Amino acid sequence: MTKSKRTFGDELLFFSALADYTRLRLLNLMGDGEVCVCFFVEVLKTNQPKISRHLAYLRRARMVAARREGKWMHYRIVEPPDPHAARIFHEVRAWLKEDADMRRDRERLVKVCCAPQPPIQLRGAPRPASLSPS
Amino acid sequence: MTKSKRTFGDELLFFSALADYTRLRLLNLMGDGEVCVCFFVEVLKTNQPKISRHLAYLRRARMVAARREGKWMHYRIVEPPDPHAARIFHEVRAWLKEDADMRRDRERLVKVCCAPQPPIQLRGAPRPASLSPS
DNA sequence: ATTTCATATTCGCCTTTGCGAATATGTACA
DNA sequence: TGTACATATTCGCAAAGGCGAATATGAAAT
Repeated sequence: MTKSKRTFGDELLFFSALADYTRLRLLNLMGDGEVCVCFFVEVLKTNQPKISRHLAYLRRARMVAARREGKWMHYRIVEPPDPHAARIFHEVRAWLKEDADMRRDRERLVKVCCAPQPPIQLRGAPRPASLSPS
Repeated sequence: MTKSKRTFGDELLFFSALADYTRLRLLNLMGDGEVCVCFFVEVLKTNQPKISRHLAYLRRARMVAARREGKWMHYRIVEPPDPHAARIFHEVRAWLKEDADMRRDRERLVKVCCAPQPPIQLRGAPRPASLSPS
């Protein structure tokens, strides 16, 4: 996104945020509730700074918000205030839900969280909200 | 948009195409039917190669199609085949319709087309479909 | 206080993208 | 044929964006 009319700056930031595969994967994983950064790293099998940078981008675009819990950070999706943006955002997330690769990511999230022996890096990490015992 | 999984390549191209102010303005002007390139140049008050480059980008993203009429080229919006993309696309265009700057662009298009003495560059240029005498 | 662990930011490097300027293509008409 | 006009493409540059590596921050525990 280069410089552009002030009026549409937010909208351009919105679309730019959606124009990256890693960020779409992150949004997809947050689809059912907030998720801890450490799970993103585990599921996307990539390095942690990369995840953090993309989360920062999504935060700038006001698509996600963060909550701290001790040393852990949880990220969750935030509804855009603009009704048009909100409808588009919903549709994008519905699109993600249907994609095969995205579904695999969500399955990997469940598997990683609920495994009897989670990876060493994740012992004691707070579970995503959607997978917590209710 | 950098390189990314083949599967979501089209989707990323789709969002990237929307992440530019000039391209949104072009889509907006095509909202009511096909428009000749020369009118884009006139309404957006910018140089012609810039318009052509952005139209090429939109064509690559399969958001618009072109039709030749003599030396003139008309561009029109094309519905994305994917239903999710189609719904998002509709919503984006509805968004544009409400924006004040975008509305001004459309008014300028009408004014330029229907002026009793159109700018010299536009004498004899084919009118946009939506403004043709029916 | 120091260490440890989770996360965030910074730093080069490289690729992509947008731009104006120049040039190429393609059509119509003399 | 050649000329004129509309549009498309190419070129070189500057800015933006993504990456891995290194480093910084911030909370908890010893």
